[in-house]
Amino acid sequence: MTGQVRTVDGRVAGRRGQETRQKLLDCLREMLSTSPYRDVKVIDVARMAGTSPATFYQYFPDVEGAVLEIAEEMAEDSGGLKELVDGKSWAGKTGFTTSEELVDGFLAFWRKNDAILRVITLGAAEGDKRFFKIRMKVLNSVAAPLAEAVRNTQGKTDKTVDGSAIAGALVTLLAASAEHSKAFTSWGVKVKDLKPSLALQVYLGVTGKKPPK
Amino acid sequence: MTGQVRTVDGRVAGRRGQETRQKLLDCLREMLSTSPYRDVKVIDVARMAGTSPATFYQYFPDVEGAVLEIAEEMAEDSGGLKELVDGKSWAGKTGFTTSEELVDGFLAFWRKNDAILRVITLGAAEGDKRFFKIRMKVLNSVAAPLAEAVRNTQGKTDKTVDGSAIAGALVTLLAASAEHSKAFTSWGVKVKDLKPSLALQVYLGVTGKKPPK
DNA sequence: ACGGTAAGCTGACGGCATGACAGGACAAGT
DNA sequence: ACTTGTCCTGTCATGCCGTCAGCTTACCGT
Repeated sequence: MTGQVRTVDGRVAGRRGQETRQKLLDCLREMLSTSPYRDVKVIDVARMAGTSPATFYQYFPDVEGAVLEIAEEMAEDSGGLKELVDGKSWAGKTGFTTSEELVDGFLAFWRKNDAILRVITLGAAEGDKRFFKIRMKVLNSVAAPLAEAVRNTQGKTDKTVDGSAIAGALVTLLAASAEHSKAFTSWGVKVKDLKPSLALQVYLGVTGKKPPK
Repeated sequence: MTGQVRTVDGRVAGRRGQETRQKLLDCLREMLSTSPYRDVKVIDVARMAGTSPATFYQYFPDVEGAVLEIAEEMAEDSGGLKELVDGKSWAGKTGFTTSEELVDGFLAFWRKNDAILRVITLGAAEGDKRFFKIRMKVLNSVAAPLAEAVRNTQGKTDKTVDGSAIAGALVTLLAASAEHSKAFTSWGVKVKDLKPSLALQVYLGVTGKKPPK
């Protein structure tokens, strides 16, 4: 299914080769979280991995290519986010718990992968289709089931509600909040206070009502 | 007050120098909107401006330095966004119009400066204080008066409402929506439909009520 | 008009990253 | 030990970075 891992010049990579490749990816991941994207150089990644730049180019066309690889890995991982919404109830107090857990899980995921997601977000904003697609995959893992939840909860009583638009806005909000939580700090909102505030927004968006006391 | 414009080596720039400097900034701005940030090179900017790389380094320490300059200019410009909130009423139908105009004005501003804002957003997310500060200045031009509006509208009846948190979330949402409007398109939400949807969110957030029909 | 002075620009250069290649090291099977 | 295919690196041409010395240009006072 996945097809074998191949080098840039078409050879199939063996055990040792895959190890080196993986080590390069790990080092790149680390570099991304410590240096500005613009300053990440092939030579630094290679040095950190204890190998030479030439080796890097055997497995990846360039830094961007390797970044896409990491991104793809992460996108696979994002499938688990579905469980935060799928099959959950939005009624009454249980509903608010659902909302809190969603916010919590989403923020945790984003924070865990913040370095790579930062680059993906940039690439997507710049109009790069490959990055855009990956970003959509991550967001959709939550946005799709959430839109469904909105339709189930509000769609019956109010036909003018657009589930996709609401879910999209909520997911966009969550992603941006995770990426820029420091901004909230500077507004005097502690990270601890941020979560309930977002949970409230999500609950409001999905149900259209204020949460029960 | 502003202090004269100076070259990197301390000379004060005269008329001709300021022209060249400005031309370099203009070309950089253009480059940013056509190439990925990572690929913007000093030599390209210089070539486009019809000058030599050495000249570039006379006015800016590096690409980032010049970007900060453009960003600062833009941040000055963002002061006008205040008028979208200051002195506006949030009551009844007028309130919803206020919301619509705010969304419209904010999105227009963001779209007009999307290239530079993209870079600022990245820099802020990466933890660069200079970029962070500029981003806050732009966001605060709306967030600060908006928080005030929330307090005036809801704060009297409900002490648990945190105006800063709500205003912050709304502004974060608007910024991210502007930056990633393509994502909404892919969710089947047209740009035309996006605005009313955001206006609704803003109105809800500020007033805590559904808008009048 | 004419020199003096400071601004303005660039050619040239060492240094470093990129990206390609060919050849040597290495592991595994025979 | 020998072969085969994988794996790594030394080396090289190319191109960008960032600096400097030095030349040109504009402005100013006399």
